[in-house]
Amino acid sequence: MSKKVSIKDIANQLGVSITTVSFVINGKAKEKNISPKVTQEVLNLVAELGYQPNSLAQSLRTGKTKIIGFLVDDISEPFFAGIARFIDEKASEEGYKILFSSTRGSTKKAIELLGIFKERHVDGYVIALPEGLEDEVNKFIEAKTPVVLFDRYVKSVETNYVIIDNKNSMGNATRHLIANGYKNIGLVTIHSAEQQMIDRLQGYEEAMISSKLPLCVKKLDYKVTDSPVQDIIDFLNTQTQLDAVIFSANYICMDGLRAFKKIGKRIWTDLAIVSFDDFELLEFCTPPVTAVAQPLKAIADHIMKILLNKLNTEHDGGKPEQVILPASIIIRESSLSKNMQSANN
Amino acid sequence: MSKKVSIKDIANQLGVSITTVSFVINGKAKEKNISPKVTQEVLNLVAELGYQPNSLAQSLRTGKTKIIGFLVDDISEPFFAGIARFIDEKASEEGYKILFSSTRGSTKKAIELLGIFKERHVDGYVIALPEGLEDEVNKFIEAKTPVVLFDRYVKSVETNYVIIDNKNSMGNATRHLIANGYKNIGLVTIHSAEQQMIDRLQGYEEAMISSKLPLCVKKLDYKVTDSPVQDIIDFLNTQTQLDAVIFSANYICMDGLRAFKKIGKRIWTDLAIVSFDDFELLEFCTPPVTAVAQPLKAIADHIMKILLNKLNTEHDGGKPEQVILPASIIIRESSLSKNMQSANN
DNA sequence: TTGTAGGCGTTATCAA
DNA sequence: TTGATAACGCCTACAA
Repeated sequence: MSKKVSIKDIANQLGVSITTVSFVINGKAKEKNISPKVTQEVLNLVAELGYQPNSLAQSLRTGKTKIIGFLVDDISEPFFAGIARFIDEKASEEGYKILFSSTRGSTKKAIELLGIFKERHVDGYVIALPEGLEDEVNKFIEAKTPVVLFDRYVKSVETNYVIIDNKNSMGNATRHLIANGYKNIGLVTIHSAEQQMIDRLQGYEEAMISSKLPLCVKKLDYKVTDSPVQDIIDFLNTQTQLDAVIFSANYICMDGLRAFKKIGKRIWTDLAIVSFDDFELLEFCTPPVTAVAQPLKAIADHIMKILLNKLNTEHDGGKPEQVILPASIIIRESSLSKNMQSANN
Repeated sequence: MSKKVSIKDIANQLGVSITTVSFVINGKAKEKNISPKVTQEVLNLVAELGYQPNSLAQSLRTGKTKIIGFLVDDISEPFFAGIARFIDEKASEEGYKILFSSTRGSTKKAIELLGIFKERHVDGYVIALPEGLEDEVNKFIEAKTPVVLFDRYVKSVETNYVIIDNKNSMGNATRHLIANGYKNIGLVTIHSAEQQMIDRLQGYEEAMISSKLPLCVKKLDYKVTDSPVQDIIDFLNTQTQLDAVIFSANYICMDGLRAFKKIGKRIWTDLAIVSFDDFELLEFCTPPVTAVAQPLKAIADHIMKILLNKLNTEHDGGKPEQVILPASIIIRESSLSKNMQSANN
């Protein structure tokens, strides 16, 4: 029987009207010219009774739920989990809460979830766009629903997004290896139409070409193969001229490391490595692995800044805000200068 | 202009009353003796118009939101993120969604969040209980609000929980080392009143004592020290007699591995290791590290089974359900038999 | 077999 | 400076 205090109770006990109480509670006392005395009385009783407005009723009335829908492939992936954490932090500061769900790579499920979120009247969306969801997202845009995409984006969708500069970051990673004396640098990536993967590939290619170095790309197909590790092994065994290899995403790098382990290849000693995406275990490899690190907090902060902005502007919110953040490269020992090797031996 | 179809529209267009429509929609057509003809008409129009009941109004009316509050220290920790994923999967199947937030180790924040969840009328809670929240949780229990605790629990709180058998699991880990010929086994843990840490410690102690082996425990204090790595190094440098060490939680193990790296200690070759909690990087260490693995999916499944059960039973739901799951030990090379070492050299 | 109407707790318009 | 009162969209006794 604790939380039954309603605005009506307050009004009755004070002998004033519901309206008055409502105004006071919503900080419109001044604006609506409520007498300071009544205002104070209301405030006191509210505090005393521990009254809290029923958010359900509020939502029904206003159409706002103060809930943000967070949609990703899999909340348990460290990258998404990290973003989730920071998003939640920022959102909480502004009184928003996060409702999440994982699409588990299924477009159908993603569409379904979008529908569920909509049905629950979330105020805005934060989405790592799966392939094939462009149309759905476009509907939101037309409906002026605040949406911020991250991680992935599609050129054809004119909306807000926060991504990293994939092309340049990959270029930097490649140039870092080149600067350290590597000349036969391979790239292991996936066969994908995702824009960010295309950009990464391009970053590698341009960096190599402008240094007049030979390209050597392996495109895995995670949908077809069920042995990516073996595919990588085959690639490494074929391309024996390689002196360095870049893995273009964290899961690819993990399989790459598994491949290394399986064929007894030693990191750096046999083949230099750079990972696109930093993750915990890279620090613990022997030797530790150099990585392009996405700035989780910065990404999350920008997402929320844009979203809150859209959420707070009554009208359509103007043109899309698109943020491209730089990624840093964390240099560890797996990409040390080639010279050090001979020195070492 | 898309989602404005309300129950009233349906009723009007069909020339029937709202009640009739409501009954049909809620599957009470039979029960309420609505004519098959009308029922069918309603169903058809609902489908045609794509009518979806406004969940806000439903919630206001029924007091149920079909939302579960998920409260943990930090959603980005792999263990919690993993649980989150599985919880979400199960919840979604039953039409529930998950609202999450991180307490970031602050009791104050945790209490605050519990209040926010309550205010938003979540139907039930899944909580990794931070220290000092016993009273709050007891309030829920008194209020008959469905709550399921996991990971941590407090003996004094009589409620539902799902944990692993910490004592036995740690005992197994210890006995595994003993069986492999180790005699001087150290335990690095934290100074904590958390029941699960106490249980783990006890598991170690009992296993050692019953084999008549000497205890050697280091209790770190993560709240006081800001150099746990150094503390571990000091411990290892002092206790030179050790031939194996167990780290009693994932973050401790990580710092342990950092310590190893820093003082150039080699895993297994110099000192056998077992980690309580399995996590990605252990597989990639050189050599890979043996670990006690918590069954994420099983934990999540049990949590949801209990919660859904409580959620669906109108009355108070009967006595607390407490599940203690076994954890498995994943044997990798870091704890290989001692004999192999001499053989190896 | 179907309809009327009250109420869930707010917000906001319009009178007073 | 304040108070009735009509929505918001749904559920559900109780009538008819």
